Parts: sequence; C-alpha cells; structure tokens
Amino acid sequence: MNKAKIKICSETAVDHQKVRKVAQSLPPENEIVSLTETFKILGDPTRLKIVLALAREELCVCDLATLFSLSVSAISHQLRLLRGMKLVKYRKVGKMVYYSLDDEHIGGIIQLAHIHVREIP
Amino acid sequence: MNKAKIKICSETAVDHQKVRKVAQSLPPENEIVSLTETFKILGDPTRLKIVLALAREELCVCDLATLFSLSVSAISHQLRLLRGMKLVKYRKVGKMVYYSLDDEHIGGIIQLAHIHVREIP
DNA sequence: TATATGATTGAATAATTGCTCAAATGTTTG
DNA sequence: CAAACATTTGAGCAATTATTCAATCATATA
Repeated sequence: MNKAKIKICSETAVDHQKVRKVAQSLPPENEIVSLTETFKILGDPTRLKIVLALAREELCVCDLATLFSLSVSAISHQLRLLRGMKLVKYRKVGKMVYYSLDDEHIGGIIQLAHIHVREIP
Repeated sequence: MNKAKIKICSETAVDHQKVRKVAQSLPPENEIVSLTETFKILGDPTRLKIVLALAREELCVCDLATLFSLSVSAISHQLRLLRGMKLVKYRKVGKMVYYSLDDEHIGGIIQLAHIHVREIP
C-alpha cells in the first residue's frame, strides 16, 4: 500500500519502463538497510581504526584508548556498536576485556575499499 | 608533535609493545579518512539506492525521484555528494541531466558487502 | 519574449551521532 | 571488607546530516 503512484515529475520526463526495470533489479529494502548499516559502521574514523587494529592484534580497551589517544569511555561506546554488529568478539580475563575481530568479510571489504582510495589521488 | 604521551590508562594495563606494533601497521591517517568517506557515502539508504540504480541504468533526476518516491531536490542534493566523490558522472541533454555510475570499484565493494549481509540471518 | 519544465542551490529544521562526564559494575588484591 | 582498577553505561551536548521548502538557473518551446 505504499506503492501508490506519487506524482513527482511530469509524465514526459520519467521513463517509466526503465524505472520499472531498475526497480525490479534492486535488492529488497531490508537488504539495502543491512548494507547501509554495514557501511555506516565503517564510516567513522574511530570505529574503522578499531576494526583495523583488531584485525591485526587482540587488544584490550586500554590498549585501544592509548593507541588512538581517546578516552576509555569513547572506545567502549564504539566497541558496543561493533559488538552489536557482530564484528568483534571479546574474551574476559579478570578485569580486562580483550577484543578481536569476529568477521571474515569485513577485512576483504576494507581491503577492496583501500585499493579504491589509493587510486584516487 | 602530536605524539606526546597522554596518560589514559595505568601503565600495567597497556601492552605498549603490542600497541606500538599495531600503530606501525595501520594505514596513514589520510587514507583512513578517505576510507571512512567512501564508506560513509554508501552508508545512507537513499545514496546507496541511487548508486545501485545507476550501476544498472543511466537515469535522469526525475527517474530517480520517481523510483524512490523522493523529491527531486532530495535526489539532487545526494547526487551532488556523489558527484563530489566522483562516483557518478552526468550527461546533459537539453533540460535533462542523465546520471550514471563513474567508478569501477564501488560495484565490487557493494557486492562483497552484499555477500556479507546475506550471510548474517 | 514569455512560459513551462528539469535541475540545482541555500536556508531551515528535525533527527542522528560521537564524545565527555559522572556514576555504576565487576574483579582483583591489600 | 575496602580500595584500586578495567570496563560499561546513561545523560547531556555539540556537531553533522537528510530532507523540505522556496528561490534560482538553464533550456526548450509556444
């Protein structure tokens, strides 16, 4: 019931056939939203750095805070988001919590994007 | 001169050797920022849909507005950002402006992320 | 030339977000 | 048990942002 035709442009400007064809070829809305959530979580320097660091070494919250000169709280907040997206896992050892990457794909996605940005100049 | 040691955690908690090692292995700051900009621009449903649509067909602003039931203005604003990132190119034909994808990598990045989100359940 | 139309732009607004600060948890150890 | 410490959490705040609205630009055509 959301598919009602809303008139946005004059009929002459819109190529309805093309529009319909493209509409059918797009992924479903829920997949698009999941995709954007994946990209969004990598779209912040702090979080991306955390992911890159954890891809190399298992680190505790203090290590990450020191590494990026940020407060422990700020790191912890971001780790919570990364946990929510199941991108990182953790291991408790006494008071300390060691985080590491928990995703096989994210590394490849970042690597591909890295190739991309290197070619931009 | 920004490397000054800021004390964040007690010395015992931080594994300075590991931190130093990871710090050296990370990409330079400017590349990280470029990476986040790439991910950020894909991290919005409207923009991602535009990119996905333009990857399939060359479309005018009205086509896109109709396709996603959004105002021409909203689409145009987003297209401006995509132009700024050189992800789309355009072709003027009279009053109309036809947009299409202008990047070889973005498709692969989205495709890889798509595989990722499909495996999440 | 005047009008209509596709597109762009700038200002305004509401929503989101990343960080700080303060307080709370959980665990170790004196 | 109390103090210290690593971490988490929630509230608050400043900055960013996606959309709308109104105005403007550019082109076609009547």
